[in-house]
Amino acid sequence: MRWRDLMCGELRRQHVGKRVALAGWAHRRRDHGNLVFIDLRDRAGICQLVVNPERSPQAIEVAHQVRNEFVLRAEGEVVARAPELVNPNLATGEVELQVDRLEIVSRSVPLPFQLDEEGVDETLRLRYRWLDLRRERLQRNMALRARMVSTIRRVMEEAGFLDIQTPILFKPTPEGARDFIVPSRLQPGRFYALPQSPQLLKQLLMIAGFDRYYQIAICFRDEDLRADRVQEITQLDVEMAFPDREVLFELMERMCVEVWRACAGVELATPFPRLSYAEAMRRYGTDKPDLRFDFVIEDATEATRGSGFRVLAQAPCVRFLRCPKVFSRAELARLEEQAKEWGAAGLASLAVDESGELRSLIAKFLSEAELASLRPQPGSTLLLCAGEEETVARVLGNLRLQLGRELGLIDEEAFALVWVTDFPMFEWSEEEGRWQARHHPFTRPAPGWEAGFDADPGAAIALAYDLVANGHEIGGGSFRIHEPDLQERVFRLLALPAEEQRSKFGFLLDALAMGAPPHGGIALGIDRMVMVVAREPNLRDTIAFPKNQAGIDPMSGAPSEVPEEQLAELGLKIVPPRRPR
RNA sequence: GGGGGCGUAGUUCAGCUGGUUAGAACGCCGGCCUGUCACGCCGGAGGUCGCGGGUUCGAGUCCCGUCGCUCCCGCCA
Repeated sequence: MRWRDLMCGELRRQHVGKRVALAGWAHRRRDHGNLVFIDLRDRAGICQLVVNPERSPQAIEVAHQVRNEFVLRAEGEVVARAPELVNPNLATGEVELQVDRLEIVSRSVPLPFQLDEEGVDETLRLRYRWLDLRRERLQRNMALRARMVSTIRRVMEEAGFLDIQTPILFKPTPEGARDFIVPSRLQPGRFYALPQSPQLLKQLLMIAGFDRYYQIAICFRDEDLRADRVQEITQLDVEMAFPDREVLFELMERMCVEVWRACAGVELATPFPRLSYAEAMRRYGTDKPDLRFDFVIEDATEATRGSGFRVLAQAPCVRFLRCPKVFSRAELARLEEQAKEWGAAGLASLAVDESGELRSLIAKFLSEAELASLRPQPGSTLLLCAGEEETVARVLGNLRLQLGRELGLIDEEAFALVWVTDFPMFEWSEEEGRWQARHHPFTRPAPGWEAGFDADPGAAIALAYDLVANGHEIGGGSFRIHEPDLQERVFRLLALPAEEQRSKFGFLLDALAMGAPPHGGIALGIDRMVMVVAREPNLRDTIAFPKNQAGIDPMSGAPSEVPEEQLAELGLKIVPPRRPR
């Protein structure tokens, strides 16, 4: 039997007069007692079935029994709707199917939630994900994701990159996120780790001579979750030998152009703007600036140096946001409260109302010249934050985003992609009392820093970069170290003992010693890209079967306990969990 | 590990300073309806107010504890 001749959502004028079979889900039923309308839905869309007792007594009998989400098959004739009956909200709205025969293929119990209802509890949605996925929004997200992956593959293939798969069961890595650990029956007491990234493997592929590699790789991180963070992420992993940063950037830009064109119908302008890490921190207070709105942090450290207001005068850093609004006292209090939560000691303000009158508690501590250098304008408020540079950047960066939203400064339709370059190579870990690689320990120093990075680790710049879209980090990469001696110097700086270097990375060091070409690459987070392109606030809705914030899949109940025998086979025993620190 | 928010019919929510029988919409069940498209109209069923304890004559409401979800900080090279 032929189930269907075309998709419900594909029904158009050109089919008028044809006899067709359609199959799909009963989206909605409007039962007029005699005449019954059924909206039949499939992946392509919705079309209206008209069941008329005069045309088919069989069909009307069945139609009365139909309920939401039953699976139906209908045979009939496609007819044009009279002009006044056209539904302009439906792609298929000019036509409908006059049903001659209707079958209930499959029934449904009443649903735990309605598909057209927003705001349904996420646990419930995840528990019945197969229903949730029938929603138009999720159908669209999944289709968008598929289109994105296919576009990515096409661009990478056309650029001569080879898709090579790397193992899912690999080796724990000491730096970086917590590993997911997998016990081994063949080697009891020993564990694989799921890869946080194919980092080392792709470097080995470069050494192996596959000078242009890519992979759509699943990566795992056992860290706490967020709206934009999940445990298993899908990324486009790219590596090239004899790399040229301009070539890599140009390729990634071309790919984004293709992806945005295919998935959002938007033409991105290239080249993407570039910001150094230092500049991003200074002007936007973050290393993932949202450039959809032009609202930058300005500096007042020098301008307030001589101020009689000691908090400002003595702070190592004073910066401010020039807000296009005269805030009320209550609003200022709320903003200061907010700023304190982000770590500020306080938030000073300098408002100038429409008539040009200054309203500020700090104005009297500033000289005419100092005040003038801040260039306060009527109808605006300067919000000043003083303190350590890092704190000031964080506070004003967060404040910038919040005010951008509240004051409607953000162009929600826009896509703003930007490269952030020249990241610091290391950061000091107070906790561990040692330097840590900011990107990863295989990242090479920027040109000029090869000789001296270990003399001044805090200042050393890495040849590392991120790609940021609308304030989300959608990708990051670096050029790698291909010289064994350089790699050992980095390990030494990171205080990684020689034995540990051998046991963890011996194979990499061996490989670097056997003709390693210069190489570098990047990884783009596909889930995040879908999130940005689809304007989804939650990463989970770009994924077909996501886990919740506790890492639980409410549908299957994973992760679950395993039987004693299975544990015994692995040489494992469960003891009460001990939370580190 | 820490902080904020939420938890009341199947679902989304309302429920005031504690006070009669805990409501609405949608969904569900029954009836009517031949041009609807979020169809309409009439009727009905449906509740461990997350759980435990406490205060009180009386708790959905106040207090304590606990569990779950969610957002954020830490963490995420």
